Amino acid sequence: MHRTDLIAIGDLAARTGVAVSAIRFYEAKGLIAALRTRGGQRRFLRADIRRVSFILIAQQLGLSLEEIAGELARLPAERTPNAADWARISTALRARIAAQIAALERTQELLGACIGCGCLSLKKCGLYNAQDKAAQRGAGPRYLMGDRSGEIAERG
Amino acid sequence: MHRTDLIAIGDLAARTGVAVSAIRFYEAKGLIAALRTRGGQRRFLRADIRRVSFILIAQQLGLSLEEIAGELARLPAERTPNAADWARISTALRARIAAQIAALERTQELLGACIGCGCLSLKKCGLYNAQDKAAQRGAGPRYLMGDRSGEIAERG
DNA sequence: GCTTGATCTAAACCTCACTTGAGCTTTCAT
DNA sequence: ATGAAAGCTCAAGTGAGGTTTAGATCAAGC
Repeated sequence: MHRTDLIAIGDLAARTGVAVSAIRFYEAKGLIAALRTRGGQRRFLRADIRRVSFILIAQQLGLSLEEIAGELARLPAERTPNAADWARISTALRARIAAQIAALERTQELLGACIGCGCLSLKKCGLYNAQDKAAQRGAGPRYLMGDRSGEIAERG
Repeated sequence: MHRTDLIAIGDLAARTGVAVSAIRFYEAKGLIAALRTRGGQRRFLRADIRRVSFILIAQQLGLSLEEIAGELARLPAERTPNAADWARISTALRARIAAQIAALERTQELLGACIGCGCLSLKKCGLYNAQDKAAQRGAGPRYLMGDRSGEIAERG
């Protein structure tokens, strides 16, 4: 029944919408692990579909691959994040997102106050330095991110 | 009285807190323009202090240098953005920021709903694709951005 | 058993926003 | 007139998160 529990890299790619090259990249970065066939080809567990999904979601939420690797490393090998893991992680994310929202709202207010003033003085204008650095750091729009939506899988 | 209306690159750097190399970079990208001395050194107008300030503020608000160049190009040469320009630009920015906030709030809600569910299915989990792509595009944390605060000018 | 498509590795390349370095020239205060 | 400080150009490097390419090998269907 679970003879074909192992899937090839192209299947994993198709299932997750991630490019094959990206999966190899994640493996190189230690985010996921692969078994090998005698011929040297990678074979993944079905559970890795969820692991990759987790990577994608966490990325959308602004974590860097390094941070994601840190989270995944806390899970036993071959274990996918379960409800408890996810609760821990998502609680941390909530705080991060709240900080981002707060920073943007602060900016929005300043922008409102500034419309028409045109001062643009670094010393006087609150807009400069309005967004806090910590929030910036994690905000993480990877510039290619937006391109993924159109080309998702359904390929195999 | 306005004989020394022209300032050297180091002065512009000191006044704005931007590295000399960055100013050259901006010039190369067409964001600012420089006159040259007979010896080939750049001389800037005092107005360029404001232009560079504008670049910094716009960057903080998530515009790429290319977008900023687009805005600056709409201004006559040697004219610094004035109140009217700023009103136009900042209105556009408000919309952009509002979209970002909305996307983050949507994510926050989904995250709340998802805590403990641990589904992580790309098909079922609303978290994936929660943040809209347009908002992502402009969010723009430049990874070095946070480093600037400590080293601002006051050098000369 | 052969062909076709998937996979392999390694290294190079991409964007963005700059920085760094090498090697030389200009400017300015004394 | 001189010497330090600042400026110049051009090329290459950085870092995140990958993609692309080249040339070879593997797996599977007929």
